[in-house]
Amino acid sequence: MPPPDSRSDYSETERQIFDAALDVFAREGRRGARMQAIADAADINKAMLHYYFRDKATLYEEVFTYTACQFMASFDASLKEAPTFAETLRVFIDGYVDFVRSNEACMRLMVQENLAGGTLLGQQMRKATDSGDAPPTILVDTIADAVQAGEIRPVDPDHTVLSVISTCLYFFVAQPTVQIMHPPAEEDWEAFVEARKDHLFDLIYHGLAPRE
Amino acid sequence: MPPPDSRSDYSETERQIFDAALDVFAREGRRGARMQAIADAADINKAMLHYYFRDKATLYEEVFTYTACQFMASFDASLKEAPTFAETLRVFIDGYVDFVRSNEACMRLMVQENLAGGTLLGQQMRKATDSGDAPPTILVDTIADAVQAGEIRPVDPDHTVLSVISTCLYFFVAQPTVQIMHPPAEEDWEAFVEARKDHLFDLIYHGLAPRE
DNA sequence: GTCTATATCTCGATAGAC
DNA sequence: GTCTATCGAGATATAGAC
Repeated sequence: MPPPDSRSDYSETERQIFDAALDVFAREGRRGARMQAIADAADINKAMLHYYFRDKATLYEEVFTYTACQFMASFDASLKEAPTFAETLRVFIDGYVDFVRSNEACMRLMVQENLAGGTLLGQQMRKATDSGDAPPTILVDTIADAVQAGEIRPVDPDHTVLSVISTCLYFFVAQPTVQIMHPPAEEDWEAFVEARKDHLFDLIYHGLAPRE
Repeated sequence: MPPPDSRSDYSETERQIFDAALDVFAREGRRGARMQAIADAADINKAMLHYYFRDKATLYEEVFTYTACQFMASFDASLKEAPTFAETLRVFIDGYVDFVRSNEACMRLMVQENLAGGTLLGQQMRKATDSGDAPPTILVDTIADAVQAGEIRPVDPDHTVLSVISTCLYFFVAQPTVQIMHPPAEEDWEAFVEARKDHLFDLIYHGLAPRE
């Protein structure tokens, strides 16, 4: 069954507002965001925001719930079974980087929530877990199995997953800094992202592969 | 010579305000932060904020300049020459993780600025570079030299540095999420940080070490 | 230097015409 | 459903007593 995607039964206008809100909240934070800025981004009157979504808190909650679900689903979506661990890793890195690229606003919002203390995170995780969406222990299990099978060195699965996520995600967070320090990333960001996939697989694969 | 540390000639009161402002801006963002919240955190009257620092924009700029300088200096501070590349890497990871831990508010503020678009980043970088503080190309050079000397595999230095930074830094950004998904990190964060240093060195060292 | 009171403005939210 | 006008809370900033 499809996840309870809050956007699925949205009208065109609601979707415009939703996307604009996601974008503005992601940049300015839940408190920093202005309703006027959201209205402008949605190319709509400010009063309409309150017509479709009661108030700012409701709008934020709607947007954050969607974001949290996207993130919960992203792991399963990126992890496809493959004959070897190397292939599984390669596919996951490609898939996860693509997910973040296609959902930059979601990613930023998630980071914002973490920076602000993450009070909504726990309750959202619990709600999603209760309704069947398991937290992404699946990637951890994959690593643990590979260790067990001797396919990779005996590493800590939790830390390893965290390292993979960090490297796939953080350069999007710090995009402005990256582009200042590394001109090629400024000139052609897409190419930089593709190059980064190759680098990450190379680095992590060799970091995990057994040594005889 | 010491860097132009804006805090060096601060009075006790100014320092209280400065630290409180750094903290609040780091959590709520430049726009989301309230002057009242800063005053409360500094345990001081709201009017004092305007007496010592003209207005919110000035206060933010002061705080951000300091943060940017800290970050520029952190690389040189963490990178100590050691006999082997392995030792250099180990010392850098330990030093950089410790830097971030001791400057969590700075780190959060830096991330906030990036999320918001990073408009201040460029001009701040340029200002610091002009006044002699070179950008942290030093770590990149170290990696490039190690590749040249055959001490490590032929990796892209820029991407490698970005990967090291990501893994040392992101788990602090996502601390609330990490603590939800990984209970031990919740129970004893300090121990988790120490364990992470070991993991990161292990993973990255093996990721870079040559294979015969 | 410190604090209270207040002016000024921004922003979220609503009323009411169309 | 859409828009204009506006109210009222809350935030920045200042005036002025002490």
